[in-house]
Amino acid sequence: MRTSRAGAGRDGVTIGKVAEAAGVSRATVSRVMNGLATVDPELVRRVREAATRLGYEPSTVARSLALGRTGMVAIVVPDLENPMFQRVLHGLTDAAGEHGHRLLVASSNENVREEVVLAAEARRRCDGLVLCAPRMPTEELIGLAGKLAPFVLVNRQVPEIPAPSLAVDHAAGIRAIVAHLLALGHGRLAYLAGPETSASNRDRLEALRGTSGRFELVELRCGATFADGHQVADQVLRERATAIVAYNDLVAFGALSRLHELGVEVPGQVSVVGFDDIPFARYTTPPLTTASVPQSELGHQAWQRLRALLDHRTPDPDVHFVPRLEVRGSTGPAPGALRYI
Amino acid sequence: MRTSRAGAGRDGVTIGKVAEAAGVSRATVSRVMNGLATVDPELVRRVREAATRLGYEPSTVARSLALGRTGMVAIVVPDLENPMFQRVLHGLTDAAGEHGHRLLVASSNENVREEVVLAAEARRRCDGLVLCAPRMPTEELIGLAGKLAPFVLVNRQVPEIPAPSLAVDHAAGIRAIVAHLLALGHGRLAYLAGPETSASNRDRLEALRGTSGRFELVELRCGATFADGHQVADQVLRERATAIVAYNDLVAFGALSRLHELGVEVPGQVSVVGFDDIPFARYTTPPLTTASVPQSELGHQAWQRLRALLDHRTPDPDVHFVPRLEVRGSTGPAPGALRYI
DNA sequence: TTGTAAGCGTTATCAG
DNA sequence: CTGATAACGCTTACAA
Repeated sequence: MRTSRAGAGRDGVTIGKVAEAAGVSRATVSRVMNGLATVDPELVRRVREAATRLGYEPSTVARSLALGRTGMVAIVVPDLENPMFQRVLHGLTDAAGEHGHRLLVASSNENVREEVVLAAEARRRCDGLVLCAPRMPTEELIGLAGKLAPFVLVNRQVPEIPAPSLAVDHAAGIRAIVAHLLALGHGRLAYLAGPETSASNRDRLEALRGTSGRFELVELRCGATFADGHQVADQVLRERATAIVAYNDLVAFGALSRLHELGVEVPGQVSVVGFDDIPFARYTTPPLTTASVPQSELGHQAWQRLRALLDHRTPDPDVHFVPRLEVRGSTGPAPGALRYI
Repeated sequence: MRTSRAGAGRDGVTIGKVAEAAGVSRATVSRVMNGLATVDPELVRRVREAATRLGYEPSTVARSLALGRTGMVAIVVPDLENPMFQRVLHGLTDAAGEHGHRLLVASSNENVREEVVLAAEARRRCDGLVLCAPRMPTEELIGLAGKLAPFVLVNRQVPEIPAPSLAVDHAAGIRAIVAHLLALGHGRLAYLAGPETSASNRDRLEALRGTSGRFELVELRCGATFADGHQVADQVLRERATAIVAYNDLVAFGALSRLHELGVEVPGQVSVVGFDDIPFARYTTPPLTTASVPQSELGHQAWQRLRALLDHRTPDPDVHFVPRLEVRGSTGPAPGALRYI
């Protein structure tokens, strides 16, 4: 005997009571509730009446058990505070919501160990998963792929895994940024590096090193937050870099803020570039030049792919979003440099 | 015959298979999986072995049905894009997560009709609800209270409802803001009003009117977003107000941005005050003076209350968070006014 | 068109 | 300490 305090039928009104009240079988109530056409209009009326009178609400849990699906999908993110993930979350919520699916959100707070547990646990409560920039090591991810399917990968690519993947072409973003800075005459760039575990950080760093040769690159270990960027700005000045390429917008904001405190002019003395184009990027002073990533679009597309998987259809091919360089006020000619373009 | 593609046991490994493989009953497997001490160590070993060998994962859905609880709570917000709600969400996720509860998020996108459906639906999937600044009319909310319980109300008070409520003392925040502006010599304030359906907007407006008499109040219909604030800034200038009290930080940012575009000095010519203190408030130029609301704390506290309810304990008493006025750079003496303090 | 009954995968009661 | 067995509330062949 349970407390009857369940997630449904909690008021004790089950399909059985309704059936009884309407003088029909539970099967018929079920049919009516699900709009199955094959029911006598008169019975439909009686069932409807009984249902509303009793305040009947079908138990989603029982339904899920019987149907073998929950109508929920989960998104696993490393950091809910990050505007980047918030937007993906938003896009995904809206898209899935339109198709009657609810969203479970799980944040690992950058903790890799927790992330694998969360992901597995979330998967068991839902029909599918969106893994957003998973921090877990590739090996581990591959090992878990079976357990987690169906899922789609956002912002992380693992060729060994058959899951759809929505990625951002970080390298292209970096190349655009570099081209822009070179055109402005910058010759010494400081890269404020993100978390070492972050795949996107590795991508960006590699791309930078790849395009190097036409400029000096100073790599500064930093992080992914405003505070990180704020803290590292002093080093940039000591290194005499004329332009900052930040791991992401948050870091760029931090640097911007610190430079402002120090009375360093942006872009007069130092140019600053971010990555992501989170909503506030356009509103800083000066507005941030950044590589724009369509985050909520990522959420939408993730849902499309996941839905295809759930429907046993073939998902659209993977996409590589190429960031669009959003040139705003935070970049300008290098001090004392000729402007080439 | 189902597809066996469920949210659990999807690989077909049920408690029964494990029982069979281990040569015990399902009851025993259940006991082992739940750490019930009353099992022979040898059997425990066999069950464990079989479970891992088969890759058994208990079905959360079946569990929920049997137990009458889901281990999930839902949060219903009007706008996922709003940093305010994002932070509450974050606080709630973390707090609930620590107690093994997962979060379902439902966003109504400011649509009242959808909100009531969402809330009811979300409630049926979860053990409890956090209603964040619900937009639905008081009457309707009262009518739904039975269906939705247990739930806690964030940022909305309805005395007729027995649910715990976590509120922000908007009036106190407004009074602090007004006092600050008066001390700076401002005599004509423009209030950029939020959504008419928003209870917090009404509170703020009332408080403003209440403290009025010592200054002229210009009420401008605005909204809750950056764009709204941006758009309405011109009117403020036409109205010759020397200070802006924005419905929230987002609106304040918008106004700030527009003023910046127009070359209007802040706070030299116009002072601007926000409400909420979202993370970016300290990073605008100039940094935004605002009434600071401990948003993620709201999330934590909401969880505390909800948990008490779920455990059939008496929740801590309601709290009224009194916003702390965060004086930053966006406010200054009224142009040509004596500064009184 | 309607009802009967057998699941869905757990947990809990109650004998043994 | 262990194992039948009956819930939990719903869906869906299959039969009538």
